[in-house]
Amino acid sequence: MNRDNNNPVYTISAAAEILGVSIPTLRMYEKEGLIIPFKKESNQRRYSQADLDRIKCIRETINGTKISIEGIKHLLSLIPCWKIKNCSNDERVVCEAFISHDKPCWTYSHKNNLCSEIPCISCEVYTKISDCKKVKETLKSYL
Amino acid sequence: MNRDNNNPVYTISAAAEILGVSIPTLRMYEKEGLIIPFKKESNQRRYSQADLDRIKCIRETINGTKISIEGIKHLLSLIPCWKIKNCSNDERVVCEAFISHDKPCWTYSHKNNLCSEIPCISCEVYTKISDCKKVKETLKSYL
DNA sequence: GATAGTTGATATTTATAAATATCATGTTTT
DNA sequence: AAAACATGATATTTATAAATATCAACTATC
Repeated sequence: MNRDNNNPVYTISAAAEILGVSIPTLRMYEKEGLIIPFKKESNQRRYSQADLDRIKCIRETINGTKISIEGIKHLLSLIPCWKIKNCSNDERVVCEAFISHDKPCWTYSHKNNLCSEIPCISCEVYTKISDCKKVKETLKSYL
Repeated sequence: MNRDNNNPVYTISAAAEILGVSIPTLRMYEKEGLIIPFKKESNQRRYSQADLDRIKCIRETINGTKISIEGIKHLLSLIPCWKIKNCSNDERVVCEAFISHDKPCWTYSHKNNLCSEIPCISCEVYTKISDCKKVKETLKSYL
């Protein structure tokens, strides 16, 4: 949305410093598919303010709400991406994100469907619903 | 559904024995709203085969899938009970189960709406969707 | 080209959820 | 009415998720 919010300006050490978290923790969240930081050509990560906000939310969910990372992944897998992106039925029935229920859609490699057009990092499904505690609101709007 | 499956015949010690679990664990699952065993007039619990199956599933989810109890509760809160029960809009907007997202609908006391007609223990919302990993299937059928 | 910071990977620590033990009191069964 | 089993509540143990430390190899910055 906001140009500045999505500007990938923070190195991993800067992000860790700001968030009060270790570097391996940030890498772990990424490995689990909870966050997609921007990557430079050299493969180095750069975090935006939106990324930091997202990570803050992840930490509150884990440490405050006591939903485990695996629980967060399952919750995020319920985001109805096929509705948001207006996915055809032919595409749905062969799409892992539609079929599975254990991790977010953006953790799958999207080949040969309308999701291959745009990288997940800038997809509204990823950017708009960052808080797993707000999935229900999204679902209601489509139910 | 099945008369025998829902027959509350097992005492808590029998259930614990069969499941290979301690008695306080069964009480904990109940306190968290994951299971509603039948209660006799004297307040003693009686478990049905359906209850045992449900608890087996809970244990697999916690110990196998690594979704925490809090995660399971959040997932079960996404069951679209208002759709299943055909709840009116007037009823929805004042219903905790519709508004909240942190625990299953059957953990709320349902006063003055169509859910007060029947106890949650025999409600299809509770009986039909016992596995939080199958919530997505249910959602799809209404989306 | 030297210093600082990055990468992924593995090993270790820590924090705590999940499970259990134990309690005094109440109910069921023979 | 005694024995067996239930109740809720609190205290404790255990299993492990989450976080961190550390590594050799690689990239950026001055």
